[in-house]
Amino acid sequence: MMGWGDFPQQGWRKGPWTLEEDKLLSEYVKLHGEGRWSSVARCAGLNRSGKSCRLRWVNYLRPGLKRGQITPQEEGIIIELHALWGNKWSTIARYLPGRTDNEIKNYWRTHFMKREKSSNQKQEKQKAQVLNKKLQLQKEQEQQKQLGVDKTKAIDITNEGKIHEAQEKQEMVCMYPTLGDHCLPVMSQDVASWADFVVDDGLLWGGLWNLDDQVCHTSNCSKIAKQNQATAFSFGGGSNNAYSSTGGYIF
DNA sequence: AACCTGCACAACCGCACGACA
DNA sequence: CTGTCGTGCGGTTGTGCAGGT
Repeated sequence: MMGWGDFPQQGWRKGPWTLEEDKLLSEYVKLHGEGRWSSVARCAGLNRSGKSCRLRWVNYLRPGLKRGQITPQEEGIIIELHALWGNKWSTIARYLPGRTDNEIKNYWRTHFMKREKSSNQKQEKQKAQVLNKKLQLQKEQEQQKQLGVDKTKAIDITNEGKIHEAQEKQEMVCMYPTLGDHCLPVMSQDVASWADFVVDDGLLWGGLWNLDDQVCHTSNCSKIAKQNQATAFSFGGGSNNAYSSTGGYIF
């Protein structure tokens, strides 16, 4: 497929856009509107592929784009919507006026992938610890068996109970109930830090969702909202809850 | 001062999909 | 029905900068 007015013999310019190119593109779009990107490239006198022109316009030149840091509110929205839709960045971007899918995608990668990674590392560490304990205990048991000591049984049972308890504690929990299929598995010990993170940053239920008056009535939304309400964490800023009385999210 | 590292952002690439001839 | 074109999307890579060593 060729698309985008790409002529293979043509060497489209790549790399960062110059001010001059931006100006040409902006003026062209102002005059002729968005769309027909392949002809934009030709008609505006830009040696850029249509695809590149569209991207530049959508992500950088389009009026009304917010620049600068993602606010905690926006972060909360991103988390929630990512829980709903996964990596549907363009869909998520629709609920964040002035933000582009690219921006959100980048933000998620740098902020949350990192978090997930470190959390996974923790898990591995803890798993290894439990395994070590178990192995150590097995060794001890074998030694005791070899010595033919029966009286240690009671102690073993106690120890096994402890191990079992420890294992249960190590059981994976979904650190964020709304994540559904995308839930990030963490150890229970991590929940506290996660909660800290959520509360400290004023995420989720604090002052969110005050965007367009669109209501999400999907059963999924309601279900997730209920899950969130039932969550053990106590989030602050309940007055601004996004879950509306009509049983849907106000977006 | 030089180097390294991590972060934020911009841009590119490949693929999928819908419209249309 | 099929092929082409235009478009959008998600993943990935490149780059510049700031902060740390």
